[in-house]
Amino acid sequence: MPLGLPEIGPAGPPRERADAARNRRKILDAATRLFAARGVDAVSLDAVAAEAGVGKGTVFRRFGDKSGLAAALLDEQERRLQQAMLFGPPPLGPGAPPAQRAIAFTRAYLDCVFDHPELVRMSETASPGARFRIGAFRFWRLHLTILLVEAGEPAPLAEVLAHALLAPLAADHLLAQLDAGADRAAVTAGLRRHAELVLATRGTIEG
Amino acid sequence: MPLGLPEIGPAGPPRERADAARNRRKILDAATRLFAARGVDAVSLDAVAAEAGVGKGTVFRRFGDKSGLAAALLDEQERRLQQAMLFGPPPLGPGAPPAQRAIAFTRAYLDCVFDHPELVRMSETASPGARFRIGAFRFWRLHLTILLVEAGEPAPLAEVLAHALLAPLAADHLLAQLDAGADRAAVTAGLRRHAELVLATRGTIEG
DNA sequence: CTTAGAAGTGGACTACAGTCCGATTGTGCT
DNA sequence: AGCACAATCGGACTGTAGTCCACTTCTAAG
Repeated sequence: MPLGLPEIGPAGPPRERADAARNRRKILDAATRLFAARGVDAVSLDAVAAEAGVGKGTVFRRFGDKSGLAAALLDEQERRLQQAMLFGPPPLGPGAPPAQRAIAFTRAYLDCVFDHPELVRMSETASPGARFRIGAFRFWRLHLTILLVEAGEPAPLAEVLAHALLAPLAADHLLAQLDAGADRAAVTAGLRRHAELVLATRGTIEG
Repeated sequence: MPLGLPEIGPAGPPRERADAARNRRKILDAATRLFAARGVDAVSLDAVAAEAGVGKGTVFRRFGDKSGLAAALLDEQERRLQQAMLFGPPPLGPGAPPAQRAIAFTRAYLDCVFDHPELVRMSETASPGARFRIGAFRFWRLHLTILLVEAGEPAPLAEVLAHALLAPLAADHLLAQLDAGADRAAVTAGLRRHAELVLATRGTIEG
């Protein structure tokens, strides 16, 4: 391999420069280390930049803001869930009735959030509206909207119901309930019931 | 009236000093003025303090943080809704079946939020978890939990479902949908449907 | 290898939320 | 009216998110 191979990505825009890629890794590694050591909320982006040995401007150039950094750290997990929804086995993937798929999604998503609740919260609450600007959120919302329409819901209502299904899955809500004394199992059960209620009749009547 | 009358409040703790009360009014008035003039998001608490002619420390002493100031401005409206829920006519007040009351509440609450969405958002998103620390939120949640239990939901599920009913009513969610092109009527209709689905069968089967 | 210009860098800078404490001002009592 | 004390005031101070731009480094083409 005499030179850097062309390595055409997925029809990529220009391509990332080598030093930029190196810095990105350094930043992500540093963030992971610090979050593990001190807790997500106690780490400033100055500290991440220092630990990574890069300037603060570099962190912001790469990730935009705190929310972007958190989203990047969660990226792999999200991709896995997206793959499972699009190509995996039922009931999460194609094949099951839409209502079942939607219920399975809420469960799978909830498990993801419970894996790193503070990190997800940071990605969602870094600034007002941050949650809705993240690419992944649009994906979840679109997916649920489609399933609701397939299940017979009129399109305009389906959009709002998709939002309503996602709203209580926000990390901020989940953590608030845990802080209030609820345990994870109770929250999971309650949210499963919520999804069933929203999708109930339809799943069996129209499915 | 030779001296300040005793004026025993509702079995009050010590009582508020005269200058403190005066400053509180000045701050609330200044905030109202600035929010109206420049928009909620463009006003800093420094600016509020300056406009009110008091020091910054005074603003924080009185209201704790941004969220507290917003909550104070919304206070009157919230009290009115609380009164209507506890003592007003059905379906919001006592008398109607619990499911009907809960549905009526989501509608009434939504109207309140739509009156000052940015202000409500500020009170809810000033810091992570701010929404759940506000006294009013606990009231709404408790109210819905009670109604759900009356409607036959087991208590542990009712707690989580109450959260799930409130979650999509967060100002941040509503504004995100408006920004995404939805109109207020569509969101209202969708959230009404959501409430009906969560409360549906129960209202008629068990009510 | 050289070179031109795009892409990336880093740290000084701004603005804002929230804290702290010495100075000030009401309040209740005599 | 005068006093002692506690509540309140206000602005200087700290720490953080996010911006900006003069400077450096990489890449690709000749």
